[in-house]
Amino acid sequence: MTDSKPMRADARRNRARILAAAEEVFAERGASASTEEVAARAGVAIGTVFRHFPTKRDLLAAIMKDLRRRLIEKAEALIAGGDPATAFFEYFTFLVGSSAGAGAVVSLLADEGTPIEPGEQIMALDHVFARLLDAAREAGTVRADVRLDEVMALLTAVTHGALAAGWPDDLRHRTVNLLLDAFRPR
Amino acid sequence: MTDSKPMRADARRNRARILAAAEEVFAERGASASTEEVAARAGVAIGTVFRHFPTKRDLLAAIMKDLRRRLIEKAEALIAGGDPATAFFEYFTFLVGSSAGAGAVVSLLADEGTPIEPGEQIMALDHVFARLLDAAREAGTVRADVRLDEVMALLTAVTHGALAAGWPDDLRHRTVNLLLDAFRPR
Amino acid sequence: MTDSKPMRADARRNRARILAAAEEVFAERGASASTEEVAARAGVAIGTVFRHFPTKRDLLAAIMKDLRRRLIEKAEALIAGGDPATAFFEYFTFLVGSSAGAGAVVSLLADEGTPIEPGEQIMALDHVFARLLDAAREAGTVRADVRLDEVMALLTAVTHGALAAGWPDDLRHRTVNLLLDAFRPR
Amino acid sequence: MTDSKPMRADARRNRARILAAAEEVFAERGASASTEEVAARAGVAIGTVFRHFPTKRDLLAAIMKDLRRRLIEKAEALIAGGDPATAFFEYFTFLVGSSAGAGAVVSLLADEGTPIEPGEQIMALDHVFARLLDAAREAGTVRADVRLDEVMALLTAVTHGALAAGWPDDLRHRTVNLLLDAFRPR
DNA sequence: TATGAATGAGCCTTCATTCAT
DNA sequence: CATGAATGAAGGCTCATTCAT
Repeated sequence: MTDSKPMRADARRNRARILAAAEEVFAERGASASTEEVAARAGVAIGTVFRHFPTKRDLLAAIMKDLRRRLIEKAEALIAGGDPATAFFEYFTFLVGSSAGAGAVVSLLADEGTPIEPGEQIMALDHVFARLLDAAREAGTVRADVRLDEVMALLTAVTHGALAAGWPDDLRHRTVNLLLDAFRPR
Repeated sequence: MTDSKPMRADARRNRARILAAAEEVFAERGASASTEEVAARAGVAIGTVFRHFPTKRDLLAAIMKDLRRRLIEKAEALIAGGDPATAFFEYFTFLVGSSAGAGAVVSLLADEGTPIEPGEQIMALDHVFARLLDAAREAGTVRADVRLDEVMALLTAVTHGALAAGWPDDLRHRTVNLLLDAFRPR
Repeated sequence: MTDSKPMRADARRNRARILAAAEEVFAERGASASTEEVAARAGVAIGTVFRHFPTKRDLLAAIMKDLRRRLIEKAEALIAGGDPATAFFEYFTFLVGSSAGAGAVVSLLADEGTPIEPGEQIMALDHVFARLLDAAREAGTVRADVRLDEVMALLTAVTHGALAAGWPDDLRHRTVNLLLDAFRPR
Repeated sequence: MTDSKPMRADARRNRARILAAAEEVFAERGASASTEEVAARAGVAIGTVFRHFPTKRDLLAAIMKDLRRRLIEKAEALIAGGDPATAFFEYFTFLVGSSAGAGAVVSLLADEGTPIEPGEQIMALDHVFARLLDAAREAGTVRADVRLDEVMALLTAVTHGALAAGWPDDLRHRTVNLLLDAFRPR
């Protein structure tokens, strides 16, 4: 979009490394982990991190963006190839279990006041989710009166909760299953 | 128990002020807000805060303790005077709506590694919650297979989520109602 | 001297207690120990310490003065009743061994820049020491060319060294004996 | 040994500056002088000091190490090229006069409880001193019964005393000469 | 007078960000 | 572009000193 120059090969490799390292570090230590540690884990110097992401906030935002992208891809795969009646539930479950990395990052939404994302990406995730939800509704496996924002709200809450509180797998499974029941018609 | 001396009037007033200021500040800015700001909001010098709470962690712990106490009192009132069939639902709803201050603080449980509370207080909250849950189960308004830890997990998640994401009242209501349905027998 | 009022009995008792506590505390923890701890050890409130000694420095000075007084008394006893030929050596040895409390305090002379004493007291100690030294010189047990300032310098150095470095008794004995030999005529 | 990278030129320059400034500052103000002042004197920002010496204690330790190194070098030069009969006396005199910077720092060994040095360095200094002492003993200029620990004890005491009390040159000379006589056979 | 709470300057340390190499 | 040293604003905490009780 705004890519004036194509970016050198090693630069792109560094960018990817940093992103990966950052996701790990922030997931382990929370959003207050130091940028220095990210650099170390990525095997680059601190200056390099700031060249790619002028601000710590930018780095965090990039992680979120990256994560969203992967989640959207997964959703699209489910939309394309899954069973509409169950895809929604599968996806919800998958998200809570998988977002290890993201959850920690999300937490900074609470720590800092200002939102961190371009919005457009959120819309995209909302969009695929809406499609899964609609499909399930049509298939009759989700109540007609369940709205998207409620689903997203619960998703966010449980995702973060699972990570922040470190729910063991067993608890997470039971909790999510219980919650999903709320969506089912009675 | 350990109150050797009753504590001077002005000291008690300051302690209360600090606690109130801290609850506000941490709710607004998250647990990483500075102690200095708490002092400013309370209208005292920084030293005074540290005289009452030798450590930032102590201050956070005190807030939690204070909050728990209030929550437990509310629960006991409901146990004593409410309708067993609905008290559980009322309480859950109340908690999510009321814990403005606490949620933010709870988040530090994730930020820092070390637990922040005496434990006994947590037990106390769990305990009253268990009683409300049991009563509801007996009254047949809650499914027999719902376990306490699942309830607490969801409560924590939704409470924090509501605060961190700043759900508007309307969304919060719908979300909580939806969630509570998950507890009901079908 | 400047005592306008005779000072109430309990006040004098407090003053003494504080002095004693301070000597202990500073000897154990060094001059950087907190005034609060002195108060605690003395069993009084911090305000009381500052009422008697408006400044930490004043407190330190008072300890020194007190110590000097005791040392001078000891010297006078030796001058009055001891053997002139050996009194000097006895006294020197006694000082190094006894000044446990003072040494730590002396160290603050190095820590802070400004001298701590009225001077007149130092003179007094110098004075009795001069008398012991003269007596020994006349008795022929000390070299004629040994001057008072050298003796005082070595005394201070060794006293402080013994304390600061925590010389065991054995080492201190040998060291002092060796040093005293330097004063003897050959 | 652990020098993986040679260290940038400006970094080395700063490190040296900081070390020099610290030696001055601590010598003047004692070990309790602020790191901020060291930074100011060195003409760098406070962060730079902490980058080179992560802890104030580390800075102090570095000064000591540096000083010891210089002292040991001097001793080795004397062992190699000096007159065994007098080298010991020369060195002792030199140490007392030169250690302006160190003495103050040494005092922190007393102030804080924990030792500050690798130990091996102390051994090294002891070692060269032992050789000088042995040589003098063999040359007959030092009494046979003088032990190394006594010598070191007196050295430390006098060195620190000279600095802390600010002995004028004249007094220092006379005192040291008097003391050295104690080592000579009679 | 004694008490002990309040004050606030100052200390050590961390870390996002900048900039010379 | 990458490197990593330098910067300097906070932040948590301590402690001598003041002052209301």
